[in-house]
Amino acid sequence: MHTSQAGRGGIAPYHHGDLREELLRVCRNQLRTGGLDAISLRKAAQEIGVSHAAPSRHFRSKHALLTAIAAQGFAEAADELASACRKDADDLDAMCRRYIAFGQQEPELYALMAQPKLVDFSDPEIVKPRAVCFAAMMGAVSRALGADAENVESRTVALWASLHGIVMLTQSGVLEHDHGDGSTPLDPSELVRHIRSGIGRPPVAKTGAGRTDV
Amino acid sequence: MHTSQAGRGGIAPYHHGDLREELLRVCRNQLRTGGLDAISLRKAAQEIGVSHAAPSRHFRSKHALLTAIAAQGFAEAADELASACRKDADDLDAMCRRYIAFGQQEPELYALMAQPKLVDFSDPEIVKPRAVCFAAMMGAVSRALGADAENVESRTVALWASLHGIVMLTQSGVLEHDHGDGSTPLDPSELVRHIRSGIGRPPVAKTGAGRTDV
DNA sequence: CCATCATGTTGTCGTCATCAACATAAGCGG
DNA sequence: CCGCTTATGTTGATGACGACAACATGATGG
Repeated sequence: MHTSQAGRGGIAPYHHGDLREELLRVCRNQLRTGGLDAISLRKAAQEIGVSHAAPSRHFRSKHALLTAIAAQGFAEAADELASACRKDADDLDAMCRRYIAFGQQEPELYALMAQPKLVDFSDPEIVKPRAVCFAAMMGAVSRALGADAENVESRTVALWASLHGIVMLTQSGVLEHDHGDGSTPLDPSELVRHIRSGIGRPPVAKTGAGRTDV
Repeated sequence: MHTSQAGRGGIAPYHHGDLREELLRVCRNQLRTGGLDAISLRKAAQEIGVSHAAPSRHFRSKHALLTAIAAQGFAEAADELASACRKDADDLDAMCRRYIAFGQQEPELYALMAQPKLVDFSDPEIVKPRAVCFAAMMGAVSRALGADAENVESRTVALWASLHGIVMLTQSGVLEHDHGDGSTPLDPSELVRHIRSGIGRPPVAKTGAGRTDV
């Protein structure tokens, strides 16, 4: 019956092959296409071809599965930022662009990764890549500020919060609507410029007009 | 026709009195105490003492009820910001503090207000107070920057995004954990200072060291 | 006084996550 | 080769939920 499923590339340990990974794959697809509400353990099981209770052997609860998906996301984000860090070692802007791009390329995943109620942030699989992300950002901020920088950590958190807000606000459709005297739709990179000018500028520098990079 | 739509006006129309408002009250309490998952039309109906299907007469769906709750939240936020605007007409910092305080005093409500999937942002009851909020923030930014300010709108959006990010990050517990070399827990107001120094600083001013207010 | 419509009730349906009891198969030590 | 243990999967049931349909009730207004 389920011997046909053994055709997958992996080691195929037991009945299905690797139901855990298959579940992650299918449910992440559900998340991508239909949003959080579209994630259903039963539907995933049906789609894979196992019984509705099979997933419980690999994820104690839906919460655990969401945590695992979020962990994937954090791992990928860490790779992205580390990669941006390697390519443009001195360009904080590149880092910011990467972060925002990551948030926008899979909005539902990013939103999940920000919900403490749905995800267990104390899970080591989340803590680790998360720390990598923060370290990458802090490194970029540190380099942008120079060696004698102060408040690097709090400035990094401030930048992080700002980028996070931009991604979330973009998802809300706020940036595409008019606000009172609204005119042209706003570009995230313009927002980054404003924020960067407050956070990623060396404490002592040629800040002649206060908006050097506008 | 009837004085039905005057139900908002509170004339106690039919059987219950004003089931609509009662539902809003009870469900908002559910939100406050137990989070989004705790909002249940059935439980609310039971608590109020009506049948499980009664709410459907006042809210076409759960989505509609969440939208109404979010609308309440936006209305209150608009009041808060407008009030802060009146008291400290020139203090952008006061506005920022108010915004963050609002987000923190009822975190679950604030989170709901930021979820496009759960709330219909095109509802007039949301559009109106939202515009008031943005106008208040833009006014504060404009005054802080001075008359000859440029990019006031985009700077306001950037500030908004940053504040939003701070609130959300705080909820995630990020600010209470260590990040790598973590030391003392971070204070939101410190983050605001960093951000303000980039957004709410006059283009031409006494920016001697780039971090005048640190 | 009666028709109408807003409101509330009862019953039902389909979906979901979770749990318990049972079944199967793989590995492992005799 | 045999029996034990454990990992994995199945079946069935439970309770909660949102949504819907059919029906009941009561206020309103002509």
